[in-house]
Amino acid sequence: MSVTIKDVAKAAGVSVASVSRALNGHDNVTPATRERIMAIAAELRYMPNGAARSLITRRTQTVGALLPDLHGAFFSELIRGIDLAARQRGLHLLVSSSHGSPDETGAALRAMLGRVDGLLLMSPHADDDFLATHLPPALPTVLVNTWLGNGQHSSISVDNHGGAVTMVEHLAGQGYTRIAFIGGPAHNYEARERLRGYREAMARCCPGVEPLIYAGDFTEEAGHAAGCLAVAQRPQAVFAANDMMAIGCLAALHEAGLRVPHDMALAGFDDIPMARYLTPPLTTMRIPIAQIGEQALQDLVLAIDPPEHFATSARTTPTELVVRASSEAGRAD
Amino acid sequence: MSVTIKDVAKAAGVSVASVSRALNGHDNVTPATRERIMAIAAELRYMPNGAARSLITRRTQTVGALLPDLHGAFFSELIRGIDLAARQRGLHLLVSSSHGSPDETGAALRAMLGRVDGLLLMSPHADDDFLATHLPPALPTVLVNTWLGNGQHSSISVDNHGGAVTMVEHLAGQGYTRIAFIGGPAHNYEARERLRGYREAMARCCPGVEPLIYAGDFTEEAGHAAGCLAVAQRPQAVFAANDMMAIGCLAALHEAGLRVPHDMALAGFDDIPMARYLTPPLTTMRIPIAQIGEQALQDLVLAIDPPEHFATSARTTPTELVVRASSEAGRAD
DNA sequence: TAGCATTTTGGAAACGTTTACATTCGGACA
DNA sequence: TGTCCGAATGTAAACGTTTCCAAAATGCTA
Repeated sequence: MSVTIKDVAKAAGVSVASVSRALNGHDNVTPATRERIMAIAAELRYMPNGAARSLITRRTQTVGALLPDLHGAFFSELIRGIDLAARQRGLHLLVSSSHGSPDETGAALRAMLGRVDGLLLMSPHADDDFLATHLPPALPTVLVNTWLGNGQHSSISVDNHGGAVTMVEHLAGQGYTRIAFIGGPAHNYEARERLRGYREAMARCCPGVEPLIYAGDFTEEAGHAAGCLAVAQRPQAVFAANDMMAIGCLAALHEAGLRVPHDMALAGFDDIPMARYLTPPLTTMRIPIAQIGEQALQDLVLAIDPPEHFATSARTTPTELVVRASSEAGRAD
Repeated sequence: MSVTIKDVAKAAGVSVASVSRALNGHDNVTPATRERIMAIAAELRYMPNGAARSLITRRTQTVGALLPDLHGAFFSELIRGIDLAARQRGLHLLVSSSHGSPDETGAALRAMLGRVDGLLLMSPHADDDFLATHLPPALPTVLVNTWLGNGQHSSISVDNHGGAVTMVEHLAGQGYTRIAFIGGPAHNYEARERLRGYREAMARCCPGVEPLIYAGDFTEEAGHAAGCLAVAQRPQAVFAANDMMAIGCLAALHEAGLRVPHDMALAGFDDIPMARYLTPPLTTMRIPIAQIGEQALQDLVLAIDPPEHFATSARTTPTELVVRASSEAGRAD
């Protein structure tokens, strides 16, 4: 079959122990034999078997990333950030998406056991119960965008609430007061946080103005539907809980002959690549996704090899307001 | 440390063999003992060690994907397609990017040995030499977007040449004859194929018209620079080798006050998500990326478990012309 | 040259599974 | 009641490494 360390040992006329030592750069082996072994190994195209190696060393040099989905720019960026940081440390990346039931997610998680040194977990099912049931206690884990109170695991997530507050403040600062909001899926934690920020900031920045909330689900279609409602109700500005809905809304406004921002301002959330190419370019909150991925991996590495006084971290990453033409100060109605 | 099969065996008062049989659903075990074992295993939260298991079974239930990079919509979609098909078959995905030297790529490849059942390889370095040196002969491999003549491995790639031909034919059909081309990086195989298609189609569809080629490198900036040249030279249409350059070009045309397509038509290649949201929406060639990923994985599965009469496949996936406003028939100069 | 310290090498255990083979255990049948 | 048979279970080898420990080889000093 495949060439093993035994084959190399036999060909070199030494024991497997010596081959192992030579190949792993230990110093207790004569330069002469080391060279001979290296030469033979190269000639035979010997490549060590990862499974066997990690079985004995209890290290896989691999981290797992369990994500709810792989669709869209968000996960793409996240994976890129994770991969970037992993490569720098010589780690590999075992990804798995599991947009299914908690059980399915648990199965995916279980299958990673013994193949990864640690886990980056981002899952809508990842509550205390789930983790207690499916997560092996010995597996270092970092929770991404998944809130959890107990300091059991490190976690890192986006400051959705703060970002929404900032955006409302910005719009209010531009002179808009009747600001509508297009919400995300009700069960989505991030969507709820953004809504909460909107509500809070409205109460503070635009006192006396009744919050105006359109239901949505993060899709372009939902944004379009909300946009049609906005055309009828004429808020001064619309703040969509994500950019895709802002895009849908923008289309609806254009169809109705409204000019943005002159007739109605518009803002989104996420700063997807498309945002700056829209007409007009979209004001939005930028999420440093790749950076979050990098930080998550760094925290995971820390959890895998805990230093002297290790404590889990709980980060919330700030978002950045990106002002573009869609929220320029317009005519105050 | 972690709970092993031995712990379960001891707790259940049986041998490890019985535990293994019970857990793997073999039929030669009494329902009574099976149940007892299952219960104890659940109680102890036993989860089999993947490394140990794959060492003995010689199966990892994992495929590797070695990509040049993880940046951008292309790889995101590709990974999604691969993951989709992998999940359907209960396979996991070990991804690795290696936008570095051939040696680095080789090292990444080597590290996958023993951890994957097969490999999806997409690398600019993947020529015959490279494969002979770094690829273990026993590792089933599918080459993605990487041309290779010998039928050693299955391969799947995009019909870049055909796509470019189709686009030129479309533009010519719209009445444009002086069609310029913005090329990609000279060393890039896909870019070269698209250029070749442009040249060939121009000779056939627009005889007598000298091909007009602007240098580019697939970036928006390069597209902008080329667009500035186009403003001066006034071809009737510009065909960019990818959408990002088309976007840059579009910006340059707008800055110069040119209307698209009235003053100059524009087309791209790739159909990135952004393309349909531009003003005007961009005509482009759609690449079924996710589908390619799925197909690649399916071919890999075939190579891993070869049926009776297995032969490597060499697919080229057709691209699809997506006509939008940027290439509408304009005024013939 | 003998004795000792040190370096280099080899033998074998260990990692956690699966599985071929041997063993035991019931029970049916003569 | 003894024999035989099939099913259930246990024993141990195997997978390919790394590493502990013992053994051998080497160099040095007396």
